[in-house]
Amino acid sequence: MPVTIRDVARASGVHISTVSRTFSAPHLVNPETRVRVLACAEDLGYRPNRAARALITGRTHNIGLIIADIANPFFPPLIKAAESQARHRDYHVFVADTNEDPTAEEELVHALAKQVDGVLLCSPRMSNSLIEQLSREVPLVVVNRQVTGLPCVLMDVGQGARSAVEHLIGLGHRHLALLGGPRSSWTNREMRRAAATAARAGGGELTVLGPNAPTETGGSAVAEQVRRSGVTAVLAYNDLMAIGLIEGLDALGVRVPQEVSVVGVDDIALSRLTRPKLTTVATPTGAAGRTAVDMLLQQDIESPRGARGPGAGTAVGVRRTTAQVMLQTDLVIRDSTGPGPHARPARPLAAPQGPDPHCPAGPGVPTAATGDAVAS
Amino acid sequence: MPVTIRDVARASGVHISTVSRTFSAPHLVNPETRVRVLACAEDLGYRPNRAARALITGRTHNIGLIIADIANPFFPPLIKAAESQARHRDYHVFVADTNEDPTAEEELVHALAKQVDGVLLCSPRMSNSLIEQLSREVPLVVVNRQVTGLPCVLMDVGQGARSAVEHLIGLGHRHLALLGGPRSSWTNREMRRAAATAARAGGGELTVLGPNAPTETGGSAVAEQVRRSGVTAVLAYNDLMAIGLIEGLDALGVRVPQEVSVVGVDDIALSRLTRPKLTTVATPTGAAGRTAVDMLLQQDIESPRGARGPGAGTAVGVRRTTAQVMLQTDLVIRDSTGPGPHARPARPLAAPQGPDPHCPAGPGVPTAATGDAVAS
DNA sequence: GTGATCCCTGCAAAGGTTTGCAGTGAAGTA
DNA sequence: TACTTCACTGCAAACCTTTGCAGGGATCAC
Repeated sequence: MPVTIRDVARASGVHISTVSRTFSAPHLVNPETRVRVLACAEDLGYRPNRAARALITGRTHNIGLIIADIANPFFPPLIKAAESQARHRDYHVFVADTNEDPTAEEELVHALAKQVDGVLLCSPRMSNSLIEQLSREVPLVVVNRQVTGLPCVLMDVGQGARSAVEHLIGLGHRHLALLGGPRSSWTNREMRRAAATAARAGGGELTVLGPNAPTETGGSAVAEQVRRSGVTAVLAYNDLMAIGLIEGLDALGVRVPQEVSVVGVDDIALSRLTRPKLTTVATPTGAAGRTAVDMLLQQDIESPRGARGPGAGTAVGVRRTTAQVMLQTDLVIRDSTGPGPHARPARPLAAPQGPDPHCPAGPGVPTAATGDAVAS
Repeated sequence: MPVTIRDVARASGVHISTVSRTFSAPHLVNPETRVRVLACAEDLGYRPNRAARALITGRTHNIGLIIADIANPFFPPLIKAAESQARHRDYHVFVADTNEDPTAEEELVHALAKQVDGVLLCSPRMSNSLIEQLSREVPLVVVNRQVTGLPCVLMDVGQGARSAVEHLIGLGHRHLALLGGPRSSWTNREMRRAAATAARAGGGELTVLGPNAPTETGGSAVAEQVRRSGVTAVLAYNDLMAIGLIEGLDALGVRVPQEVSVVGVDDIALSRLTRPKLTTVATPTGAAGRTAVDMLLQQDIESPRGARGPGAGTAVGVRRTTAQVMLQTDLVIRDSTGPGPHARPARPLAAPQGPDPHCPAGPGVPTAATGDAVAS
């Protein structure tokens, strides 16, 4: 029933190869013939069969998107941007959700490998070595994780954590806590390192609480612990946890920001809607999605997969494009942070950045694209 | 470079057809042979090429998911459920975002048609007739829209709107407003009809405001209009709009729920986190995703697409499974609704359902699966 | 011993497309 | 006129897998 290239060929009185060329190499066919073929194709409602095309070209024009948890509001903007970018380049995207499960991640890469030209691994939870190994099976771009020798799109959460801690210390807080996220998260490690350094530099002290589930529940679960710890300011792994924590503290009668200041990370849409509105480190998720797709496609285009040209199969894995892109983050100060016990009473507090109206100056602009990988 | 069935055949000393059967019809091959083949396949890291398989079987084992707006928190749980359900049945899912654009919807159905065994249309914005037409090209299941002759998964927002209105009237509100959503939304029409009927039955009066964009901004934009209209209770098209409205009213100095009560629809995660916590009509999005995938696959399985068996190509479109499933909704009463001007002072207010702890009794249970379609 | 039955395996066509190669005819050149 | 060049088109192989059909043994019954 489905109309094939053959039907179009018959209808327009040419050979199938001419029809094929009409679509894939139009300059090789006589303009008159071309319009006739196109007319017939239109008439019959012909659409090229991508599976058949993939079989011979070795390129599916699909990419895979592996996501830790679609329900986490951090991801949808990334998915949306990636999908849109891919579509502009005539690619479709498979989306798969791993439920934060490393095993599922691995299986999905395998399952998708033959069906896509490349895979975007977003906030992966599996080990670096496994990622490297999988990258031999299918081109990979990693988001939110630094893997030696692989193209990565990173967000500068280190800088973000630093800004947040400086902001808190500037407000007069000395005893800070970091609410850790998943153990295997690269972001988590970066934040921890940067926050600790910044706290020390500012004469403060940083307690690390966690690891925790990166969810609202994960946040509210540690409220009691936060209260007992006596800290006056908390930097959470992400907004969801920050919001959960605020809820939890509220239930315990601890007021935010009067008694405890809370900073999140991500600037999800939600963070503008809670009360108090959340002070948070904005991450350029849309830009990350677009950049990752671009890097993947660029990598791909250089070497069609089922390459059968001269020299195919000789040099095996030399194609690696190992650029890494670091995207800027941006502290957005709202209402969940306030003066701490060491605040200097009179002067207006020095905030690293302007208040609420989210600073429009380019978040999401790549700051560095280093040529080669750095050990994580 | 990629290892094919041929490599496995060579390695294990059998014909390729035996290897093929080892995977697709294991009972037809000698157990000894089978283990040998499987061992070789494992060794070589063989994975069947789904494109090639699709070419001959006519089934891609992929499905498409077309979504109005991934960034709308209503959808991610649906996507997540659908993807998970599909994967359990060895299907992968393409996700595409249309940005609420009907034209994009149509294009995406076309683009995906050859690459999937069926498409889930979630909250489509295009016309019913176009949907029917597209369904001749590829099996379709429609979510949140009733289309004659097509399998549909609906959520009983009519019932939900009724409960909400009854709740508000029970609280003593008489002058109600409905914040409409997108014009082309089926849900919107259903809500409007049911809310109007319920308001009249309860001796109230319903003003319709809209259509509006189904977003937070869409909600906050009508705050002024709501205030001027003098209503004391509002039912919004969805939670996002309800939250936006509350923000907007707050900015105007109108307190919720003291001066105006607000009810949303969807029960997105966010609605539990705002202040005041949102009273809302919970829709079973996860169940909808799962059900839709099941219906699609069931429809599919009955008739492999490129069927070449006896009688193929004779009866053309008879396969239609036109079941429609209606899923229950559930009013969740939280803090954004309160007594209205006509409230009877003393007695505890009669609420249709228990308060906050979301009633666990089966939301998402299909209530009716009618055999044939009903005109929308 | 003959024939039938059964299990397993191999053969080859088919699915829709791309692409290197060769062929055709016309136009251009000497 | 004869030869080259050029633009266009057709031919057929190839991509990887599935599957109807038939062949080859072995087993079994008579």
